[in-house]
Amino acid sequence: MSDIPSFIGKTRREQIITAAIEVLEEIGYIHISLAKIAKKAKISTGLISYHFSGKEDVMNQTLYYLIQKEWQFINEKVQEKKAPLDRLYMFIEASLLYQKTHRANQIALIEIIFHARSEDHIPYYLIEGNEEDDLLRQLLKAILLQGQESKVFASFHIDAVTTIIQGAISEYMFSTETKLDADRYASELKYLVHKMIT
Amino acid sequence: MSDIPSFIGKTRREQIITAAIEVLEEIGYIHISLAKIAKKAKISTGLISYHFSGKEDVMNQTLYYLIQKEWQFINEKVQEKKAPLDRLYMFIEASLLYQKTHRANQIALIEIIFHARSEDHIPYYLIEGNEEDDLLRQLLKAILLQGQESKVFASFHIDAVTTIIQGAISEYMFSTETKLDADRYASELKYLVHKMIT
DNA sequence: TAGTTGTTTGACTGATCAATCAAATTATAA
DNA sequence: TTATAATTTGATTGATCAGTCAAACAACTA
Repeated sequence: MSDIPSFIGKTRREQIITAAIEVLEEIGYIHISLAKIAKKAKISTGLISYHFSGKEDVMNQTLYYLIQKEWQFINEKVQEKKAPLDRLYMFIEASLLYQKTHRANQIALIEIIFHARSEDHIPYYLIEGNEEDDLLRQLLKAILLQGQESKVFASFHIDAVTTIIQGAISEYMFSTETKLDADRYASELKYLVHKMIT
Repeated sequence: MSDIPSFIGKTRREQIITAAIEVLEEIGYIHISLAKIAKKAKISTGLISYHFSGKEDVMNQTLYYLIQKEWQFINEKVQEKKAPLDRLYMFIEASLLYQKTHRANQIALIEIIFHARSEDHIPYYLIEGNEEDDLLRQLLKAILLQGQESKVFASFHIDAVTTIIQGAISEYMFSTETKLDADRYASELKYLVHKMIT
């Protein structure tokens, strides 16, 4: 009975998580507090402690929520395609589209990943997730492998190319100086990646 | 007299900055405090306030210090070469080498960039530096332009390629899962970038 | 109805921290 | 030497915050 999450508990937790995302986007991890999340969610501070074991728990569950959302968005679009090159192109397009349409989510994700550390002070961004953890990386690797096995892609180092493509996608968020909009960047990236892998 | 930074003031500030870098690497931006920096530097807390206007000032000056150090390291090596392709390869090699040999510096840099925000809460990582600010990006763009003008490189969108290469370099730090060491990754990246730009 | 469980409030506690400041110490100059 | 300025200390202050808890409230049960 007690370990089946009640409906009200589930929605309440989601309400708190979405409030946390908004506050993270507005003032960042450094200045976030349970009081500010509570105010945004229009509840009392005690209620957060009732539904979560602590601030760290809120942040961890928010991180998990954000990773899931992004993966669902991109994976769904990728599965629409079957051919490796189409999938790869869709992966790139969908990733950049998500950045554009879910900006607050991406900022909140960055805030957590780059601020949170495990108990022994290892930053989250340096923790090697047990392979399955980084869902997007796994998806991209699978696409590349599929392309090589079907001889559509040339021979190349899959881990290296995966890192390059993931980096190219992440970096777009930070290179604000350039006036390149997401669609244009996606086109260029698809063209350049194509040259790289064939 | 008073606006000429005294020698003792300069070395003291550098002592505080290097202590801050160590503490940032050990426990991160979230848990840093003036008391911890003071303890690491073996001085009193008041002395930090004497040489800096506040905690934010310490972090800003530390960030500036770290950016300068990295740029000096990479630019020096790039200037050893003259041909555009050699310069590009050296840029890639030196960037990845710096990550390997100055890991604490890179972690401290990440901690500041991804945690600090301006007074109006804009995160540092989204602030568009006035072109000259991002020295490394400017250096990379100049190399690519030089290569295109001398017809060594093909025609491509310079801003897009710049972002891709910068992303590929940054991402290496975060894709810990792969066993690829920095030298191997540098080789692969050079090879793949070559395919991309010719 | 009354009892029970689950949910919510908000004041409170103890801890941490940035910044201050009076006093002490050291360096420099006259 | 003495006076003046620069540097350094560390206790203190005021503010913020995470987490607690007694009490109130709501939903459900029998």
